[in-house]
Amino acid sequence: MREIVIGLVTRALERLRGTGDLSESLNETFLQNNAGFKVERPRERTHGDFSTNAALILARPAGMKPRDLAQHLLDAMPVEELLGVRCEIAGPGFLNFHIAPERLRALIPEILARGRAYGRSRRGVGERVLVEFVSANPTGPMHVGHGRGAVTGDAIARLLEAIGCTVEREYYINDAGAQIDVLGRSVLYRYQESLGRTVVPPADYYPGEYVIDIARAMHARDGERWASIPVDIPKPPVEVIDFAIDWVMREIRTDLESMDIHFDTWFSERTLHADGGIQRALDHLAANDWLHEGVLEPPKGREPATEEMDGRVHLLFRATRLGDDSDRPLLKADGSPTYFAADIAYHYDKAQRGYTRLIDVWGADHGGYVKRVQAAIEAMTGKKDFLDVVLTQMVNLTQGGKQVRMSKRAGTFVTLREVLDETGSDAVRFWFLGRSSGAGVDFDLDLAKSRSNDNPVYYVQYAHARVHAVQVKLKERELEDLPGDLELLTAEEELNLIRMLGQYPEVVEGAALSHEPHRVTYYLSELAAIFHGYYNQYRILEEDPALRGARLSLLRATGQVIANGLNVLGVNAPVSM
RNA sequence: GCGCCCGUAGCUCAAUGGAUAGAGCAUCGGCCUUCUAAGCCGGUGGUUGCAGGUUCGACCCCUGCCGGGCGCGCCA
Repeated sequence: MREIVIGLVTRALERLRGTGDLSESLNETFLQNNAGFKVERPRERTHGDFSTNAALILARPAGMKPRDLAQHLLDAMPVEELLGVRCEIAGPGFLNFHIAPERLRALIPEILARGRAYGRSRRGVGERVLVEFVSANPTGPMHVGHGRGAVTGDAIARLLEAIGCTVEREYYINDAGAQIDVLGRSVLYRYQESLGRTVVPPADYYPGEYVIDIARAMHARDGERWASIPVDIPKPPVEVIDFAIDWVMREIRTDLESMDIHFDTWFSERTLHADGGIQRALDHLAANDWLHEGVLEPPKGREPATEEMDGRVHLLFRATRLGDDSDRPLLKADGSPTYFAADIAYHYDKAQRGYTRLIDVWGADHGGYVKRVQAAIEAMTGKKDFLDVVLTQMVNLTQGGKQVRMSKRAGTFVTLREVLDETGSDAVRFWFLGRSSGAGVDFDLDLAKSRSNDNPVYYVQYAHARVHAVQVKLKERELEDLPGDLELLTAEEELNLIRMLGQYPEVVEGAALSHEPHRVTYYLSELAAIFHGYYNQYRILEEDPALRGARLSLLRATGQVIANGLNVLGVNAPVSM
């Protein structure tokens, strides 16, 4: 719908240009930034369905007063295409467009004809996007924070698919590094403990219950094979480590699948170490003078800069050239690559796979890491803004109004699994997507599992269920299901509902392009509210078949849009509740 | 000290540089013999943290403060 208006304004501008009514400077402006005008949805209903600021933007270069230019534009609009569109000058020089009821009503058959494809577009055709998300370390079960990253990444992927992008979902498994050895020692410790021994725990180990489960399972497989190796061994046996990683990853995969999240690729960090990927990436950087050796300044202002600031010489990446705060070390003291070095190699690998765009979804606690990775990608590819990093803020769990503390150490660790069992995937998804990713989420366990008015998930799902309940009723009463006469949809509530349905494609496109799924959540809540209001005031199953048919069509179109919107968020659209 | 995110109604949050800043919750008051009340209607509630700047126009962009969160070499 918006395209219609954009077309009108563009056509009018072109005509004005052609007739030479406007100064040269306007022509230049027009050519330079494609006029730069916007067509937007005014907040105020009386300002029409669409509004453009073209006359305001172009008044100065045209050497005219905004309202005068607006009048010129209005006069230059192609009358034949104005059918069903009323255009007027308002305020300081806005052009407001009012879509006539008959043109609004035409949306209903369009939505019904397009069905599940309504709201999808081809805007992103040709784009190949890789969305990397979750990537929770394979050292323990996922917690709710991972859950937020999971639904955010998946929703972004679904949105991009909806606008025609080719999308792949990828999970980066951090199966290398010191933490993995800690996991191995933790399992060995619990394993030997389960053999009835008194074992001194290793200096650092994961305290969670799940480690005991892994140990038991390993005992079932291996018997007493690992009974006598020291639990504080620096490098635990690879068989132990692999067993533990597989166990944890299986749990993670199960949790993700229960939220209907599926990855195309599970990328192992280890492979980068094993097949020389890290070395290749570093060589590539070195060849373009992005590496140097140097001593790092200790960070300023941190409390007593002490001990291990040894001032040794590091191999460094020149991140400061691209806006980072300091150059970043690539090798640890023992000569092994840092996590960052592996991540450089990982993103180098991604960059070479032919994507047009990379998206990473990270927890906000990794925010300080964004600049250096973006710098590395720019250094390797020459492309700025090739990677967009979406940071998701913390999730606060509350129950009975009190905060549920999450702490690995204290053992009050609430896993994603527990929350999913309590509330279900739909509640988790809708709730986590109900805020912009930059805002924290308070997840109220009681509310999320309640079947009450206050639960936003049910509010939208109920609207969808209502649509189907009416159709069930239609059959029960054995009423004729005729097309009806859409001309009878004249009530302001009906036209407003149609207007709302018409906005859906724009919402999807905006959410997809900005990587902001919460826009869809808000839209759906608003659509549901308008629908509930309409439903409460008007009867669908009227005696008059013409009116009944028309309202049924509107009802079905509404149900279709709600279903499509929920689907793009990965939330079910139940037909009864 | 530096970097990133944030500061909007009592609370939790929306608002692509546009016109009179919106929802939900809370609170107060109404609506079920009707297609599901898991719903609807109405009231109360704002100097968008502060001060400047950019422009026809700023919650949004820029600068400086104030307040909160996250992070800050050889953890991942």
